[in-house]
Amino acid sequence: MEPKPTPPAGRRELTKAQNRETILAAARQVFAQLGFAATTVRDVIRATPLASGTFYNYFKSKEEVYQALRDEVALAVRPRLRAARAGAETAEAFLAQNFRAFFQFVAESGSPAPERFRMDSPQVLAGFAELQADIEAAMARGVLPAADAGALTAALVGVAFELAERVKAGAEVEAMTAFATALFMGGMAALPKA
Amino acid sequence: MEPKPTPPAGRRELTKAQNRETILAAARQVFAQLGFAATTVRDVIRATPLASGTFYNYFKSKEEVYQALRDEVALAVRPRLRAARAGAETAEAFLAQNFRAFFQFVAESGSPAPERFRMDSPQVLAGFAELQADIEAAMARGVLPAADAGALTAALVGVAFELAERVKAGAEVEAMTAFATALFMGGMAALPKA
Amino acid sequence: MEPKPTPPAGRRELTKAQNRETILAAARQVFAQLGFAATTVRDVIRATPLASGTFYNYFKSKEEVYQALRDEVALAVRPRLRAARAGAETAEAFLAQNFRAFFQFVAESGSPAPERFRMDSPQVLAGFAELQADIEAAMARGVLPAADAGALTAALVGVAFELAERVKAGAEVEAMTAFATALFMGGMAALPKA
Amino acid sequence: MEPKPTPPAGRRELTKAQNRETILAAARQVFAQLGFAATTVRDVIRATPLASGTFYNYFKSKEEVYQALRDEVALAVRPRLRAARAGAETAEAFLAQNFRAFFQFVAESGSPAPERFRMDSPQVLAGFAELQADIEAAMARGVLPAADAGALTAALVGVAFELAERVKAGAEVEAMTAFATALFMGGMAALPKA
DNA sequence: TATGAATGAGGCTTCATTCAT
DNA sequence: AATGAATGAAGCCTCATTCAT
Repeated sequence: MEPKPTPPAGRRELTKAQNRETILAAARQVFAQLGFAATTVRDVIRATPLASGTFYNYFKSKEEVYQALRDEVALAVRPRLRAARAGAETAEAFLAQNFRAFFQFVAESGSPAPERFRMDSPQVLAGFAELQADIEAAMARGVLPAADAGALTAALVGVAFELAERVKAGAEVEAMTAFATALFMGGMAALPKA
Repeated sequence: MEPKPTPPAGRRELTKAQNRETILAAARQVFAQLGFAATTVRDVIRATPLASGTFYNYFKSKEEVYQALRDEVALAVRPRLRAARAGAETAEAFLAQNFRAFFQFVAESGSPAPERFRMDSPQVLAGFAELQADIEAAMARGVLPAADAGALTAALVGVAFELAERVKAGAEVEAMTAFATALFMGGMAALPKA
Repeated sequence: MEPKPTPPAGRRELTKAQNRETILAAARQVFAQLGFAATTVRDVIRATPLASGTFYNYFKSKEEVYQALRDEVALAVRPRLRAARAGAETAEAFLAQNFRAFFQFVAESGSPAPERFRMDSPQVLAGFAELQADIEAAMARGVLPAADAGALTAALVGVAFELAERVKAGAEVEAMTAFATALFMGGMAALPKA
Repeated sequence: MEPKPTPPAGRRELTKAQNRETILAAARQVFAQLGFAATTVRDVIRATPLASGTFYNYFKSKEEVYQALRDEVALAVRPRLRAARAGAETAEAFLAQNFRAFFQFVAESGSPAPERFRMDSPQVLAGFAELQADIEAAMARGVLPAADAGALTAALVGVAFELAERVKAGAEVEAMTAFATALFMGGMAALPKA
């Protein structure tokens, strides 16, 4: 309350809208490094040229930035995945296009892993539900064999996320796409020879 | 854990080892409920008949108990997984026994993964390396087809963790074991019919 | 205070003096409601169509508006009290006119004392000094009996402020004036019968 | 969270119960100087040899210390005033004993004025209600003349508090007692000659 | 001048850890 | 050893004030 003076100000280079991006970028980085729980708002601010108060002009709390990040990601991937699935007429195409789109996204998004995102944001959950619905539709059309759609979705997601780590670590998008697709098409026996 | 009032006169004081166990048990419970960051040492102590200072006679820090807990988990699973793989003479047995052991462990342990397992504890990383080594050995023996062993390990882990979630949510261990095994043996086409 | 939407085109921009008044009016309201410490500059500005920076074109600080407000009050009462005393030829008139003027002011002003008047503003202190001087003069003229003028001033002020609370709470100005005057004229025995 | 080391500790001279008193004493001082609103918990702590966290071992907030202080005062004065009134058989005795007890209390309590206490603590309000009840009883017994008891209480309180300021500033307890008693007994005419 | 985002001191509070007993 | 009060760094956030536009 009532701070006495206020020393000469400093930086004021960034535009308003840019600051939001600055904060999001810093948050992306820090969350990736420390995880959600260990990250403090201060950590985020420190990774920024901004003052602590500025954070609160854009986000009410750590939760809110995190939310924003997750939704940003989900918002960015979902249309791509949707588009990838759209034209798929065969199981192989369905799989390959999904995996490729996801791995490409990951490869583009920069290595500092957006942290194995917790799967509970509304946007993310919606994304999964969407995938599962598409899988069910594909099963109904006969494009995919009938099976436990929930488990299959989970398996796809699990493989996608784990292999994405390898992509981030430098693996080729096409190699991982081929690997994952082959696995789901024909099991281990069908995998590309090492 | 222990009753608050002083135990009946004839009873021996808690031994040191018992106190350590008391703290670990409380920590297991509290960390599972709140996650690492949200848990305070006071929360752990409160779940105990001990005083706050006593905590530090047994653990150097909050990190240390958490560490101990994670390693305890890894320590508990690894032998089971190792045993599961040991006798496997066929690929199918190798997979099924691994998955079954893991899902059973998860089903028994209640909530083994408070915040979706951090994969960075030394013990956990060692567990992965061990799995990958076993896979490579199996490939060499011809039990598993030759392929990118790292990617295969990743895929196995991804599927195992995602389906484990379904087990926690009530799915049958055998059903998930069959599902995962079939997936890796023959791909989607081989999955049990829905 | 002023409507948020831009005023009709034909209307002249608010003049500087009007802005000052706008701010003072808003401050009067907000300080009265929340007290000094609980009031934020933003609260004051929010009660205004102006922007936060504009505040500082008119006042150097939050203190300054508050000061201005207190002095405004003192400035408003003092002439009325002075006038009230001016013509008093008898002790009774002196007292009654002072009390009446003060109680009337309080009754009109709504909540003149947000947090029970801090007695330390220069204007307020000057007001007291002036009252005491007048009392001393009146004693010298024989209008008031010779006594400890400082203590008498204090007693008058104490009674005036406490009864003012009752006026704010709905008591009649005349009743309180009569009560206070009678008390100082003849003590408890002279008070109006209940 | 998780401060890394913790530099060598320091002071640890005071006993537990003493610390509460230490804080209350500091609070008494600081509130008197700055008033309730302007005082921060930090101000109180700084007026103490204790660490910031220690404050919260004793009080949950600024409000709580303030409460404690007010109640402490009210608790200390009320019995004395009650005792003062108890034996009063005449109006003059009733007044003189009340005023004397109050002024003595103020004189003893040390100069750093416990700030013109806001009259809204439960204890303080109860004290007023008690006084008013005694006044009403005295009126009923004929010890005090029948009049507006609420207004009379207010007037007594106003005079008591204002003259208490003079006592704090060095005036004699007996002189102020005589002044106030005379005022209420016979009005200005009855006041001791200057 | 008016605007409103940026700034950062400083308020409040928690909690890992120490240490006198 | 066990205890639990004390410690103080550090988290969170507000808000008076400045300054580029």
